[in-house]
Amino acid sequence: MDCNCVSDLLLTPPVPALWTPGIAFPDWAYKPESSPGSRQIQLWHFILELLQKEEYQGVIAWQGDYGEFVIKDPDEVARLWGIRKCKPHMNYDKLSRALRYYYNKRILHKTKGKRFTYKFNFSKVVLVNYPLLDMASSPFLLAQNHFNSGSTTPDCSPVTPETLQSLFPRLPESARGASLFDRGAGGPGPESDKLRLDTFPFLSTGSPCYSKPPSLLGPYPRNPTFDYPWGFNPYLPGAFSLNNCPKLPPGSLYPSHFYPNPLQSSLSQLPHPFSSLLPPGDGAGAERGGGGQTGGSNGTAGGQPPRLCIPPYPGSAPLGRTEVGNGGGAGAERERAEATVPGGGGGVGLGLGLGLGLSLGGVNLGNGGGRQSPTERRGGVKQDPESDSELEITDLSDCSSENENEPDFSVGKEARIGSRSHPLEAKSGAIGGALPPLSSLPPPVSPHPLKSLVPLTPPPPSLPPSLSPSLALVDRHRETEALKLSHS
DNA sequence: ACCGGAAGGC
DNA sequence: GCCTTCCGGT
Repeated sequence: MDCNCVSDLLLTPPVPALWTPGIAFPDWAYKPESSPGSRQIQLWHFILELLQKEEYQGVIAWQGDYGEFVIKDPDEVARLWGIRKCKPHMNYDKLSRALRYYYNKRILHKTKGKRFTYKFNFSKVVLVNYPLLDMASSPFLLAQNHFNSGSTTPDCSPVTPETLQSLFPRLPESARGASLFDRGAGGPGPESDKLRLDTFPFLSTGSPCYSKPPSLLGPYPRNPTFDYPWGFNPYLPGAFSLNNCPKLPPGSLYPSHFYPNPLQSSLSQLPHPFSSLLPPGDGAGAERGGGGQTGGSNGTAGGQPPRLCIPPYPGSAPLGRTEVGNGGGAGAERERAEATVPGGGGGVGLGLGLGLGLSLGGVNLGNGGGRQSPTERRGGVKQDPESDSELEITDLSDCSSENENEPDFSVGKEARIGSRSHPLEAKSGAIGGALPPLSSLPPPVSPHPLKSLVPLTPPPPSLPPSLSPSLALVDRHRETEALKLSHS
């Protein structure tokens, strides 16, 4: 059996080159090519990916402590993971085993006492992916541990905004929506990828995303003003180099052929395709957070895109997601947005709402009186009965014979799906209609359009000795790029 | 639900 | 190396 779920498609993106984006991760997010089973997304990447996408908030969402997330619908997450990995028999038991596997690696740990709740150890994650950032040797990073009070283990020291703030008093704002990397001049390959520090949500405390001290921000902010390092904005050109071709449609968790029209769909999800290029001040981010944690308004007010990523606070969490079930299209999305953001408000607006991807925000919609989520059936942690993800990948044909022989996966699935309201169709319809014409997009402005659109960021004002050397490289590169830009 | 050992696949 | 699968134990 050979599973075409992802790998084959990865190699042959069925979309135009212009549509660079791929799934939420660049090369480094996948296993090194040298390793067996290469180019496969790792579970924690996948988890982050889900967490990044609004349409999956009913399934998994940031909640509680910083970096903490709760799997609201374990079965669904497992199912999605199974689809991704072409493992029809995947279930939460197995998935959780895989998650446990991360304990030792300290990428993840369990939040005890909270069902289906885990917590990322961001410092480890960053460390693993960005060796250039010598965090381990940085006393700054290891010293501070504001978010780990309580349940966490001593060895878990997530990189907190404060921490990064101490390192980079004010990171540039231009990073919003920027790609994670500037492709190094040294040629292709992960080694030449230079980390864009400014793209770290949890690192970019100087960004307008935070208007109050991170310590008051509470949970990991789902804020579109920045992109998650792993889920860096695939919509933005430059997110990938040309030879670092995206594998999957932006925002999609599955091979692009699962979707009717990836390009259209994905573009339609962009509140503002190039918002990252907007002047720093225009986001609602600057005043974000004033509302406190009890349900202030969010950035949608000022005509901001509905996308919000701010995770609900534990207490007020599921607010707003209850409405999701019925609506359709952008309207519903907006509704949800307005209802959801508990506290922070503001900064939500801009930033490519990436992540929505194909999903088409509409995805959730149209529950069509359909099925109950597994969690609901189980009476699990799910707090919002109608919020489960409706993004159904029905086409498992590529998942090899293994899947074809799996009634519990294809047949059962389809039966399940049948009771739903064909989200995909709904998508192409409703969302496609809202789609901005390509012609309305800003034209390329330089010989290398992709790169030219990547906002460049000035070097951090000061750096601790332990970080200086490696970052200096990045900075030099940026300066060079900046020069090029200014001349063009 | 959650844990972690063990074996095995890729 | 990173799971997936299975499983006995708590």
